[in-house]
Amino acid sequence: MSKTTPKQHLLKAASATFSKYGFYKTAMEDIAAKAQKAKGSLYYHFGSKELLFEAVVLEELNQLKAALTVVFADAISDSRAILKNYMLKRMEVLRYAPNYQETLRPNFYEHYDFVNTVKEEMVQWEVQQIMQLIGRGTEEGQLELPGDHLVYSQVLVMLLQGLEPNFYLKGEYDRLEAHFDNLINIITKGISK
Amino acid sequence: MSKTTPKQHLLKAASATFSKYGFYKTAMEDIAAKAQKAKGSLYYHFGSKELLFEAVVLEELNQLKAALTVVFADAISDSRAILKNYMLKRMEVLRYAPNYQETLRPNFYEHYDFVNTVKEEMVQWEVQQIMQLIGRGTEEGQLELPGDHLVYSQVLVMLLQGLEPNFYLKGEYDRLEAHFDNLINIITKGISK
Amino acid sequence: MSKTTPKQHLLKAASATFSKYGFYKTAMEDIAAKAQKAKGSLYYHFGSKELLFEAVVLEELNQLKAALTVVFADAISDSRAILKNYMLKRMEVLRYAPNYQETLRPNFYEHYDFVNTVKEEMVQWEVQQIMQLIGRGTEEGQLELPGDHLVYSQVLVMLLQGLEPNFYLKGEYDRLEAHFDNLINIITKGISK
Amino acid sequence: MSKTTPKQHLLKAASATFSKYGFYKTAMEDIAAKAQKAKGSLYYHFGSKELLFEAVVLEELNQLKAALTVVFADAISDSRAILKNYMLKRMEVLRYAPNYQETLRPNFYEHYDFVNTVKEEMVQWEVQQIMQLIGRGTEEGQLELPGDHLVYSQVLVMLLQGLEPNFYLKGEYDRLEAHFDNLINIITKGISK
DNA sequence: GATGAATGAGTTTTCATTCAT
DNA sequence: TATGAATGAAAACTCATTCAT
Repeated sequence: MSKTTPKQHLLKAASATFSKYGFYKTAMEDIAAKAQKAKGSLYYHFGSKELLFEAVVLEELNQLKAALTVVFADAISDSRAILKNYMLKRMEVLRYAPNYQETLRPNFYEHYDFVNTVKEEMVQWEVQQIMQLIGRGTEEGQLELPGDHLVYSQVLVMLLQGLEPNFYLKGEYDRLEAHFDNLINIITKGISK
Repeated sequence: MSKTTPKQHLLKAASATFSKYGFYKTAMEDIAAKAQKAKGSLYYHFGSKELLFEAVVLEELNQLKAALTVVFADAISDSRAILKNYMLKRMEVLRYAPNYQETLRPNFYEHYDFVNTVKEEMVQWEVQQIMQLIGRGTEEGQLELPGDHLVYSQVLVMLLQGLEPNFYLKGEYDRLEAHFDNLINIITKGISK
Repeated sequence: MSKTTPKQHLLKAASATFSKYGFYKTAMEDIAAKAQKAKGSLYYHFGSKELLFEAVVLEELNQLKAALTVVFADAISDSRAILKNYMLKRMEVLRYAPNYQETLRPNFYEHYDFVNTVKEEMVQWEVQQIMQLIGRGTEEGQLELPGDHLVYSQVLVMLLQGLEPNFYLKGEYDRLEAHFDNLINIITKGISK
Repeated sequence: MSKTTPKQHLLKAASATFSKYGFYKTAMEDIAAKAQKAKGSLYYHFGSKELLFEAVVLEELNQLKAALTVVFADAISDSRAILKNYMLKRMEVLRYAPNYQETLRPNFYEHYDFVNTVKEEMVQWEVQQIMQLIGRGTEEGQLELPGDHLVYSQVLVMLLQGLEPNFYLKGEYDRLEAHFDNLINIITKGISK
């Protein structure tokens, strides 16, 4: 069952094309060609290029959130381990959610409320999760942070966000993945007791 | 003396406009208007939108390199302090070199050799400088790195690159700047002995 | 039935306009105006000015070939008469196929393979037909050629090609047409027995 | 002595460039580059693109006229031989006067009086020479023309004009030259007694 | 649901020409 | 004489969007 609906089919093509060329360089025409459909269909189902992009991003976002929720819900591992798992999982999931990244760029659609909404929601959600984690870790004496927990959490998310462009460049991911665990150790060591 | 040449005048207008709207959303028309010149002048001096953008990026790059060279040449401070200075200086300079950032995005100009050339040259230069620094610091017993120095240097540059988009968002820089020193401590602590 | 398709409608307008002003002096705007359509439609259907011109030329070419095929298939007339008919028909048809002519100019689109392909195909086809005709005429003792049949055929086609620019100048055709039959006699007399 | 003046230098560059790309595809910029001078110099010396082209054509024309004058002044050879010499010489000279050809194309600068003037002057001059020649030849009983001498002369010039584009295509000249004498025989045989 | 056709505003680019120096 | 700089009008081309069928 669950044959992919026409809408899903278009969404998939849109995601692939946007992630390859970025929002501006992608023409509706390109997406239609990829989906082997007419341009009109895109407008029938999504209304506009922006709304189509939103749909693509939202889709990725939900998958990311679902995956991270599992990590944070971990009741067994200690804070440091969870933090590590979070970083690894984030990298892994976002590898296949490149469009969300695009919304995080400066200058990207400064005026579109959608982006600001999405951005704030997701980033703040991640930051909240990490703050809670750090809070717990500090109480339990596993971690020690000299500065403001909120700012630290924010910058940690930024660090991870920032790593992605480089990580996902062709070839780079595979080469760096091997060292990633090691690097996380360095970063977490900085906040360990 | 040294009145700014017409070309420099245009370059300045281009830099400001590109950095405000990004490459794609900037029209040659916009730049010309900003410079109070005719569009044709831009083509007379730079040949095409791409080449103009290249010129803008190259300009920024040279300034960045010059500033960082001074930092790395520091013969007095110890490795950890230089590393810290490097990070701070990089953030500071790039705040006014936003166009170079644009070239570092995935998907940006995948096919333009210029970008790849520029990217590689600058990144590799930074990586080299850091490796030397770490090498010295390790010999002198100030630093201790568990993994490969090359990979570590590469990832450090990536981390810094990645921070920028978020740092330079309106308002964010000023808010985060205060905590930056503190954060660098965390990061460098991770590799200190 | 068989209402002209939109594409055919545009093609007609393009043909008329190109033939009036030539390739370079014709603006897409002009063609669109002639067709009472928007410029965009031309790009929708043909992709570029060049491709549109190609389509125009190909159209004319097919008509020319069809008309000449009938002449060469003539099983009744003798070689000399067919040769004469060919020359007359060619002039007559090409009077309404002026765009193909443009491709035959030296320097025209030196680099476009399309033109070279088209040129060679058509010219070689004509040359072949004439060679066969001459071959038959010689065997049957109607014609006598001192030199190489191939070269003669090639030059004959060139002669005819060369006549056209002058023939189709405003007014010239009508004035010279009356004498054309007479002139063909002179030319064919040169190879008659 | 007679160092080439700057003006001659520019004229040479213009001639070469026009003949390579044709009038429309040649930019003043191209000519200036070829001459290693600034665009402004062209305007200083010639005033406009059109006037520059005129100068180029006039130059060629004078050389052609001079060469043909010698041929027609031949008091020894008979009419047929002179006609043959004329054809051969015309081909030979025009091989290096390709720009004049451009003015003979339909659609070329329909509105420029210069072209019409030039065209008429030269063509009529040639036609006149040939008419006189044919007149003489007919009186002396060497030639026999069924039709109007004027029209015949005009068409003969056209034939020769028409041959050139093909003759001067790369390679074609050398291949066809060998047979040219033979072909002239065919053509002149058509009007011989 | 789907699409072929059409559109028009916007964008890059070209280039003959002008002119101060 | 010569030229670097500037210009602006015109041209090719792009593309999100609309709509009748």
